[in-house]
Amino acid sequence: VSQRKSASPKPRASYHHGDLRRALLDAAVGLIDERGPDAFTLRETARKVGVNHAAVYRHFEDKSALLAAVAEQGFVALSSRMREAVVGIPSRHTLERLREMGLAYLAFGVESPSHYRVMFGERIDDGGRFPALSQAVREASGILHEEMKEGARQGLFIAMSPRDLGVAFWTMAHGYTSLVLGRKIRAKSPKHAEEYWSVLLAPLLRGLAR
Amino acid sequence: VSQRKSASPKPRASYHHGDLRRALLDAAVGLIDERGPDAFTLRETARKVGVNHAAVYRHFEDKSALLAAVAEQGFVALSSRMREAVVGIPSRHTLERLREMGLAYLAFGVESPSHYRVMFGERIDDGGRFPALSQAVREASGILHEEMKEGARQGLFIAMSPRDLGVAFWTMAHGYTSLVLGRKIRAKSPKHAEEYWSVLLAPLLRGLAR
DNA sequence: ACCTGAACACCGTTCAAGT
DNA sequence: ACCTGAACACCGTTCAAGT
Repeated sequence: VSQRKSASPKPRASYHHGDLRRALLDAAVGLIDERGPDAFTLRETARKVGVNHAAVYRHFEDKSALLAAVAEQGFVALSSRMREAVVGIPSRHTLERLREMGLAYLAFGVESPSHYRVMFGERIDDGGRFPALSQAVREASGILHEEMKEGARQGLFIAMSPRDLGVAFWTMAHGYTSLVLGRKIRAKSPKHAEEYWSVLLAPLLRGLAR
Repeated sequence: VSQRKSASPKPRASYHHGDLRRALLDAAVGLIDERGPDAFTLRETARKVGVNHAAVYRHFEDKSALLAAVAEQGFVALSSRMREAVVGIPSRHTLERLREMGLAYLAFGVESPSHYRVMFGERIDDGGRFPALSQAVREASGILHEEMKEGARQGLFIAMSPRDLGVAFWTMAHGYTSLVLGRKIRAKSPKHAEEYWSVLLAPLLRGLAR
């Protein structure tokens, strides 16, 4: 009747779990993916990995610390995604690069909704706890900043600092991704969400152009 | 030592609480405002009102239903805020009206962060539970839609449906408000947040203009 | 060094019982 | 009609103890 006790088919003889930290992170993300943000609890995460719930505290100070680690991982992955999206597109094609980054941003959110929600959901890292997370956030926004610097150098944009140009772009990308994930904008399909995103982003780029 | 037991100075002699539903809603919002979204629990909310925790179920089916009611209230308030912001501005001044609506949108988020976070935070109302909430969301977005219809009639905008124009505007407003509340964009003051918002919104309006 | 078991003070939800 | 008290199956966190 109770399927909880015998959850793990291979009962993993007692040993030092190769990389428990990583296993816990993966399990946490998996839990949110599969059963929603509310299903994520430290105890359930530990259960999934097959370890006593108190063991979690050997690797994370508390629940927030685990969430912060998920968020950090997310920002790092988002950065990679955006960078990879423009590999092979010459730096002089700034607008095309921005469009690809925008698509990569949305794709990341749609494919990793759990990460995305943790990244922007509750305000973890208030007061500068988790400096590694702050750093990952800065790095992601830095990618847009750099791109805008290049565009400004080319004289593509209106009189606005590269930083503000980047923030404008990020604001739109986050707004759209967030509304799609929150089902406030209903997309019939991922493909449709992507096309609609192009439709919405184009006016902003037009407005930022000189 | 324990301040919990004697929390209510005026112990409200046993009676039928004039409007327990409303009292619970206010207490819930107050709790989130004062001590963060994590502090919101049904039991703490009931305690604040001075009622047994089980009494909550007389008025709300479950915790989600209470949150949905908070969100609904939020969308209704947001609609009022946007409507009031343009009272007295003639309908032919569409761009000015949109700018005022944008400011009202941000102001609502900054002044009612708890409401805002619940409205866009977790995805309540999935699968069309809480039709009153869906209706309140539609009404809020309808305000922008109507404004864009009027603007399109005046020939102000590029070839884009009023619906999509409204969504573009909403996307930017939500993106900015959400990033400010999540501290991803750091505003030195509410005043600064407002000025920066104007700076970011202007390019979008420029891009939407014909 | 890393993990366990038991304990503490909480949750959301249910339900028989009171007025 | 509206609320209470007790119960159930959970939480996050702590800590002494085991290997």
